[in-house]
Amino acid sequence: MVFTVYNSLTRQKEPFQSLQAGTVRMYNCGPTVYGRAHIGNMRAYLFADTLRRWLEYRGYAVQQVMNITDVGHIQADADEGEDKIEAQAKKENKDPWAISRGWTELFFKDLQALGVRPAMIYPKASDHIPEMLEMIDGLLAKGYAYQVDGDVYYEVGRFPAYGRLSGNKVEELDAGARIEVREEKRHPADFALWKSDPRHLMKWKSRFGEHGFPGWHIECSAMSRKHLGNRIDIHTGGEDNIFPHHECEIAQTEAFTGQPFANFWMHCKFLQVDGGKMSKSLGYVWNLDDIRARGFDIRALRYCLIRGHYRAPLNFTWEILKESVSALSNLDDLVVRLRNASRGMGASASAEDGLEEVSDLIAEFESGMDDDLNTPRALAALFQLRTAVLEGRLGVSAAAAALQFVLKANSVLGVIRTEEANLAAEVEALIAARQEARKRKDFKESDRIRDTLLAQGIVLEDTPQGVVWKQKG
RNA sequence: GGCGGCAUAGCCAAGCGGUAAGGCGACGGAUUGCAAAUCCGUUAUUCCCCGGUUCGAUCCCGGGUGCCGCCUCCA
Repeated sequence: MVFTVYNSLTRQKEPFQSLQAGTVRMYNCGPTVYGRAHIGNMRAYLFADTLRRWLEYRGYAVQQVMNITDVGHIQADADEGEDKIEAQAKKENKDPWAISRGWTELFFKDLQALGVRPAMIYPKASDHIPEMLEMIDGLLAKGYAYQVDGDVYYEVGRFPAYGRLSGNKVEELDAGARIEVREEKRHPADFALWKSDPRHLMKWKSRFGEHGFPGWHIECSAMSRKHLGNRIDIHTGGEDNIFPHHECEIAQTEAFTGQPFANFWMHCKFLQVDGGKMSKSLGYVWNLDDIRARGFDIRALRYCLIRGHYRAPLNFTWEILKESVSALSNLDDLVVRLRNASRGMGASASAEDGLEEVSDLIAEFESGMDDDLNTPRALAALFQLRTAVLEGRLGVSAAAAALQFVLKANSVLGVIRTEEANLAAEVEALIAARQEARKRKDFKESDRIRDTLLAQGIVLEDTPQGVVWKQKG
């Protein structure tokens, strides 16, 4: 099987191939740290995490880089010379550096809570000003950029491929009424590489002046180049990054290096809430604490976010999150069942039974993931595996093989509770006591024990083969 | 105005030319001391609407409608 991915650049699915055999160099667009990341942002980071995990499952060593944008960008009313981080700093009456530091820490905590594996490095824009200036100098020298007083702009017209990723045409962009025409620009679509403004709080000295700061797009070009080299395999981001951000990155990097930048561009669609856009004014912008405040495990959110394909819009409601809890606990249960069956309990009489079915389902899981990370298909294969154990179609060998597989599959999905709880001794004693009580028809006592265990999160199940226990939720 | 995506059961969500996966929920029955879990059965004659191509369309083409994204910071 070949891992096939949808490449935004070519608008079609292509077999994935890395530049260097066995290694994947991947850059993920990360957060701008001026506020709390919400569950929509999480979808994008989880998508990158799933991609990384699947590549690892397929045997690649993945060099993953995710940027932290701590410099901030100019807001719509650029006349103010203010960016989002500075605006937040003024609002909170704090130092902008403290703002970005605080949100960065929270960002990492949120990722950890979601079970996202850490990237190799999380470069900060503010640590890469020299690298950005180096590229800006190079672009000026090659004639792709021009200077107007203390500002430097990228001249879009000099890069013929500009618009290839987004499908936008420079002439059409011109027609769009929403681009603010700035007199000093040669073309309205030209974008800033460097800006000068003494009022800016986060500023650096350069040959363009005492008080300057970088444009938004240049940081990713500079940081991916520094940490992954001139050419990379995959670049990811949310669908909103396609234009202008990624379009501009391509223009900058390729003009500077003279080489193709990323071979594969992958973008995930937005998460919707109640079937509509996540809207701050409607109060629909949830973060991890909101999920917790409603009594949900973050694990359930992770399930909720991978239950749909990354390239289709996904809807979020509290009802759906509740459904996710049930579905996920059945996946947890799958592991318990397989573990029991692999030890003979509930297994089919013949040890070899079900081996073929298990290998078919493994193939189904893998071909789903190979098909542009089709997590819903992969999940469906797992649920079918559950039906197979419950219906007693798996023998001891098949159950053991299936268990191994589910553990491996979970190294990609990262949602299932797979560890075996180790309070077995006490539980076994209580279960035995309950069985004694049931034998005596002392149901008051047996129910009391059952309730006691339930209060500890242990659910008992009376089966013809005996009593099975498992952890709840 | 330009560019792109999505529309499948009560709620989610795969499939994308050969006659509708999977999950959650619901209902009926079995099992149980009672539960839970589990088992059996039922839950879309049909895939937003209208045309067209085809032996055949949820899947292709044309036209609508609705929602989402980008063109301005945004996952």
